[in-house]
Amino acid sequence: MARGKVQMKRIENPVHRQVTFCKRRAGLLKKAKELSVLCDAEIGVLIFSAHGKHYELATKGTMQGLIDKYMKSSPAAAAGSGVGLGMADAKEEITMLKQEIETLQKGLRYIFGGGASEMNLEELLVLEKHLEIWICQIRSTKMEILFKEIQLLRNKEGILKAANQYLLDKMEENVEFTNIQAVMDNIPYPLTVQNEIFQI
Amino acid sequence: MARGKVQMKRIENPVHRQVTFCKRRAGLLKKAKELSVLCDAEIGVLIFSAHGKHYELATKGTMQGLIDKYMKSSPAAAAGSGVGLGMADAKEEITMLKQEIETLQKGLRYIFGGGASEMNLEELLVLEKHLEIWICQIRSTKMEILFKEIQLLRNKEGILKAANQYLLDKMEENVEFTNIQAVMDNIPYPLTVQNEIFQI
DNA sequence: ACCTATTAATAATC
DNA sequence: TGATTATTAATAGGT
Repeated sequence: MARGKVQMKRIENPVHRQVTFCKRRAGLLKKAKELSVLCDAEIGVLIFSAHGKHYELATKGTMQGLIDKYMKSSPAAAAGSGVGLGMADAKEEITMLKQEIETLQKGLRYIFGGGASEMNLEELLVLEKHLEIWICQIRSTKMEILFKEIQLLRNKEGILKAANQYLLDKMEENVEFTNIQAVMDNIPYPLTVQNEIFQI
Repeated sequence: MARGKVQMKRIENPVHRQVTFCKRRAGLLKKAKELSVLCDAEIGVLIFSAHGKHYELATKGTMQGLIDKYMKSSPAAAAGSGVGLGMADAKEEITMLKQEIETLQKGLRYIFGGGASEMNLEELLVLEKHLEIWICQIRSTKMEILFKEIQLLRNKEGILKAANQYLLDKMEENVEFTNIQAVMDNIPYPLTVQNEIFQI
């Protein structure tokens, strides 16, 4: 809102970014306070800078109070209440999932930014590993699909083989009365399938 | 900010108050998102209306994650207040995180031209190829980083070598007048670098 | 919900 | 950082 529009994407110049962070952070907190006062609302704002510094604002009471309120009112859905993972396992899983999310998010940013600029060597290694895992999953899915296809074809093959055998037997029974070739010529359906399972 | 200043106090007219609440709430959340994107910050906003309705925004990750972060970084906070995640909460968080991962993956799929929910063999092949390309890019970025590092070191090496050669020449020129060892003893800077490129 | 006249926020600059 | 200012963005009041 000043001397030129601003693109809604990460400001690359670190100095500009820092300055903007300070200004807009102040602006955001001010707006939050105003909304709280004008409309009698209770508002909490948590800000973590990219470098880990954190800022907060809680109107009416403490951040803790707000968080408590949030905990109680927000996610009411009961997770599958059955027995399951132990607490430690659950926490571990949460950590892992969060890591995965972080990686995916970074990956998206990487794509959009075309971005070596954003990721360091360590992060690239992690992302690479994730992608490799993903590819493995894709390949296994592919294999599954192919196996299903093969299974289907095998079933067809079995059925056709049996049918053909049955027909052959019939012909042999009748061989005294008629010429096999003549019978074959009169069969209205093809006895062979695509991959030539059955050969006369 | 419009048609007249506004006093910084509770709006008494309930209709006006409600309207302003809606508008400014939207504005606040927008500002929060912008700050997050522009400055690469992680931001959470909790809003409780006077009537107990609640709204929230968490950029990057979940509100839970933010709260966890807050708990860790805020010294006095964590222990009390029964906010420590219970088992149910943990499970719920896992569910949410998994959902988020799903969303991110869908986003990636979308990027790669898919968009379909169930992927068929063809789509899987395409995605696989894309991922392979992505991995290649990552690897090339990795190499680039390493290469830059190497280049930097080589430059250093070159400069130091040249400097040393120059000094050596100087010493040879002066060998008639003075003792080399004496010169060496008086050099105010180290002639060797970390990897011992130059040895006397 | 949509429309503007206004005010408020802020990007660029020093 | 801290001011200044030209602009853009948000929005109060009205329909």
